[in-house]
Amino acid sequence: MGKRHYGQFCGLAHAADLIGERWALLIIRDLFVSPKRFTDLRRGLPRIPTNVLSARLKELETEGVVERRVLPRPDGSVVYQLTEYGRDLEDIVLALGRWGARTMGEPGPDDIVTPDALVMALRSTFHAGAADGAELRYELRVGDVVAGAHVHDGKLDATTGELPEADLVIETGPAIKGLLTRELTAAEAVTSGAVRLTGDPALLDTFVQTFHLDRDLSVTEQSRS
Amino acid sequence: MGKRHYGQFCGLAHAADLIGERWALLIIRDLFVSPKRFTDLRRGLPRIPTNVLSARLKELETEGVVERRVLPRPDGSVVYQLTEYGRDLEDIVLALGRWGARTMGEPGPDDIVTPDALVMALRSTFHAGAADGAELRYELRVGDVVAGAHVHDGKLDATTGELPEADLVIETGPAIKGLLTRELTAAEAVTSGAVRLTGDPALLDTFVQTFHLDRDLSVTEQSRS
DNA sequence: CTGGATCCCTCACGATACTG
DNA sequence: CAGTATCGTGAGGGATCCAG
Repeated sequence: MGKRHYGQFCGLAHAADLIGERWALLIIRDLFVSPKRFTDLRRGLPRIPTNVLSARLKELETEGVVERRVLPRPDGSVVYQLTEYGRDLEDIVLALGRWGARTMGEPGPDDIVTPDALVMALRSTFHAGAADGAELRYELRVGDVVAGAHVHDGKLDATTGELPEADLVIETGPAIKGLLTRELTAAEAVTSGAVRLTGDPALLDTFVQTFHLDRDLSVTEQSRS
Repeated sequence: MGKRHYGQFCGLAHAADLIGERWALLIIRDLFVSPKRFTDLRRGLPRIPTNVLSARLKELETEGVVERRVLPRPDGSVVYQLTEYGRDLEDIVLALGRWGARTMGEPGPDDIVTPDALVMALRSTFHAGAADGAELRYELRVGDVVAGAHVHDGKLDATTGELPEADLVIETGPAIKGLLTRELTAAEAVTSGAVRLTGDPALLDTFVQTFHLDRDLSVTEQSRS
């Protein structure tokens, strides 16, 4: 069965052949956070039909973007992870996420936030320059979804789940978007009640300096700054 | 008409909602080269059904990625062009094209090369550093598709069609890919007959230094170099 | 329980014809 | 030239089922 194909001898057309099918980019997003089993992927993408997930994983595997690995005994289960070629999409995925976030409206009633999406939001809005030597741990709670950001040595470790030793716990909801775009100042966010803090409230300013979306920055400039 | 929607409050998911539908990315590619009329787009994307092209243009327009402009009288025709928001995809599109090109095989019998694809290939493989002060004009012919590259002041003007005053005319076929990936050296390309030159043959080395694909470079590094 | 495969239905896409 | 109309097909969506 010959796959659907744009029929152009062009890098972009080939890229679209590889990762342009429905759900592929979101599967890749989740695999950037960590290798996952079939069921983990389902949990992060609750609306994907299992046959489509199955098909995408097979396609991405034959294309060399994802690899399937069988865990050692006694578990013997299967995990999917990005290949090196797949990981080379990182800057593109982060940049595309920033681009999309700029026109994202309020969440609809059935829009969800997943832990992996939150981790990627942190990674894509991270500004190495603003971190500036300090070591800080943030726990970010959006609804009941939790992610942790550990900033140290100008680098970021962002992971799903709680971060026990956090210097600041930020509890919020859809207002997270306004915070990261800086349409909402840290002060407003707190006084309006859109954000609840545990820890030193002054650290929220540091947080938005470290994690924010610049409306007018390109791919390159963002990753440089 | 509620559009199909991933249902995740996530920048990447929203980006995929905006430009993830079939053909959208290739329409955008062609509009990066120049504003176009409906029929021009058809010519560059011969396999797109007209109803799909029509639907994509409407969607991209309501999303603010593309704008429809009616030309002044007496012509009165319609052109589509990217909005500023759409143009912000440039680095992403170029990077994605490079990523895809790395695993592109030989062209199949019905794969085509279009002038716009060739222009974007030049833009995505351009290395400002290598241009180094000199002003040079290349005319690139892949099959019967022609594009021109004018390098000056460390910048690139790449356009479709012939470039009358070219310092070097490069005539080739699918071998263009080997040339740009440097799997094929300039010398080999010429002696094997895969490339025919008109002008100073030594300029082909300059060409591949200026235009090539680095197998191991990320988005950021490529645009910096 | 995980890791899918299978079935059925619908709609987006593909091909082509046609119109202002 | 710039699309709209029509219609068939296959990918995607949703639910269920099954093997290890």
